[in-house]
Amino acid sequence: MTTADPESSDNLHAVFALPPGRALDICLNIQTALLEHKLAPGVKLSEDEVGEIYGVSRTVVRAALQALAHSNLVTIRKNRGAFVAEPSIREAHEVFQARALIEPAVARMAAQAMTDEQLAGLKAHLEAEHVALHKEDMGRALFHSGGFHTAIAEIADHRVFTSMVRSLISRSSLIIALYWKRSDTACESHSHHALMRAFELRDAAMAESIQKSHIIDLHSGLDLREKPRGDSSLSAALGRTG
Amino acid sequence: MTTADPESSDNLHAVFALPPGRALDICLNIQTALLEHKLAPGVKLSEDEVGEIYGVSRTVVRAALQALAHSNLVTIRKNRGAFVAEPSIREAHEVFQARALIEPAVARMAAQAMTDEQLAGLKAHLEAEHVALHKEDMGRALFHSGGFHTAIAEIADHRVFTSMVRSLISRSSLIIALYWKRSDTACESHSHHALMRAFELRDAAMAESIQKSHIIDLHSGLDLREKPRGDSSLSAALGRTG
DNA sequence: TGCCCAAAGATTGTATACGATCGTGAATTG
DNA sequence: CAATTCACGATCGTATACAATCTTTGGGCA
Repeated sequence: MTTADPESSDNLHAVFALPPGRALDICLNIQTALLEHKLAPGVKLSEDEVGEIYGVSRTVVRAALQALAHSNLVTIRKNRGAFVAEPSIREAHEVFQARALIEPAVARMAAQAMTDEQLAGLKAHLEAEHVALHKEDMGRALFHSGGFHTAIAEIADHRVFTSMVRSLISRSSLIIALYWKRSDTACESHSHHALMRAFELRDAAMAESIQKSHIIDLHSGLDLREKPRGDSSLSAALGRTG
Repeated sequence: MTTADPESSDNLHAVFALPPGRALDICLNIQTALLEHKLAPGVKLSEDEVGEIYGVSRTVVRAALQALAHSNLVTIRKNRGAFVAEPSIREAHEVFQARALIEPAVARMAAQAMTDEQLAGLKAHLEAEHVALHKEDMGRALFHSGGFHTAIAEIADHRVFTSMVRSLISRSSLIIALYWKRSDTACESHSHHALMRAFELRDAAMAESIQKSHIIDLHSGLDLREKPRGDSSLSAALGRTG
C-alpha cells in the first residue's frame, strides 16, 4: 500500500517552491481538491474564508494562493481576489500540445530506468483508478489517472521534466472539468495498460510512441469549439422573461 | 527601436503570475539583474535589505521573493531567508536537456509563423548582443542572448512553451554563471546567425535542427564535472596559515 | 588549548490593523 | 420606466508588531 499511496507529499512541495509549513499544506490540499474535481473552475477563494477553514491568518493564505497562481491553478485579479482558474480554449490546446511533446520523451526515459518495484507502483496506480471508476467516483479516478502520469515522470528521475509534467497535469484537470466531452472513460484504461506492457518490456521506443498517441487521444477527447459561453449569451438565450 | 527593446515588460509578468504592482517590479528587477550576472548565485537576499532598496515593506518583498523562488531563481530556506539559487550539476544537465527538447520544437513553430517585422525584431536582439560583446559587457551580452531565445518563443505564439522557455533561460543564466568554461563567446553569434538564415527562409525543419544543435553545443560548453566546491575544500586549499 | 554550551542578536514566520479599491444596491433624475 | 450616480459594504493591498527560530559569540570546563 505504501508504494501505491499517491497522496504522499514526500517531495511534492518541489512544485510550489515553498518551505514546509502550513502554506504548503494548504496548497497541497487545494491542489488535491482540484485534481479530484471537488473544486470547480471559477470558484472564488476568499482569503478570509480559506483562512478560517485552515485556522490561519490571511498572510499564510496569500502565500498559498500566490503559489497556486504561479502554477496556473488559480487566477489572482487585482483587488478582486483569487479564483480557481478557468483555462481558455487556447490554453487547453497549448497544454496538451506541451504534454504531447514532453510526456512521450519522459516515458522513454522512464522505460529505460524502470525497476520491478516501480513497475509495481505504477500498477497500483492503475488499480486505484480502476477501483474509483468502479465506484463511479470520477473525481478520484481522474486523480489517480493523473497520479499515473506523474509517477512515470518520477521514475524518469528528471526533476525539471517532473515539475513540468506535474504542472501540466494539474492544469489538465481543470481543462477536463471544463471541456471534456467523451462519456466513455474507459479510454484511459486501454492506453494506460498498453503503456504498462511497454514498460514491462523495457521498450523505450514503444513507450514513447504509446504515450504520444495517448496524449493526442486525450486532446481529441475535449470539446474545444468556441461556444457562446458566459452571460453575454444569457440574455439572448432566455429571450424576454415570462 | 521599440521593436527591439528587450526590457519591455509588456506581458513579462505572465511568468510570475502576480498582478501588476510593486511586487512584480521587484521580481523583474531582480530577474534582470540575474540575467545580466549582476547578482551572483548564493548571494543572500535579506527581506529588510531588499525592502529598503525598493522602499517597500517586507510584505511586498516576500511576495516577490516567493515568486522568484517558484521560478527556481531563488531558494528560500526556512528561517534562513532567500538566496540566489545555486543550480546543482544535475539541475544544470536537466535544464539543458529540457531546452534541447522544447526549444527546437518552438523554433519550428516560430519559423512557420515568422513575419518580416518579427524577423527584424530578432535581428535587433542579435545586434544588441553584438554591441554588448564589443564593449566587453558580458553580462549584458548574455542578457540579450537570452532575449533572442525568448523572442523566438514569443513569435511561436505559444504561451505555455514561452513560459517554459523563459523559465529555463533564466535558470540557464545562473548555470552559466557557475559552470561556464568556454572562453570564446563567439560561438553564440554563429549559431544565432545560422538560425536567422533558417528563419529568413521560413525553413521550419532547418530552424529546428539548428536550434537543437545550438542547445547541445551550449550544454557542452559547461564544465559539469563534480568538483570539491565550497568551503570544505577551503581549509585544504589554504593549508596552514603563514 | 580545544570543545561544548548558553545567552544575545539578528532574521524570518505569523498575526493583526488600517487604508485603498472595487462591486452592489438604492435613490434620484430625465 | 430606464439609466445614471452615489454611498455603503466587502475584500484586498500594505505596513507594522510580536513570536519563533537560527546564528553567533563569549565564557566555562575538561
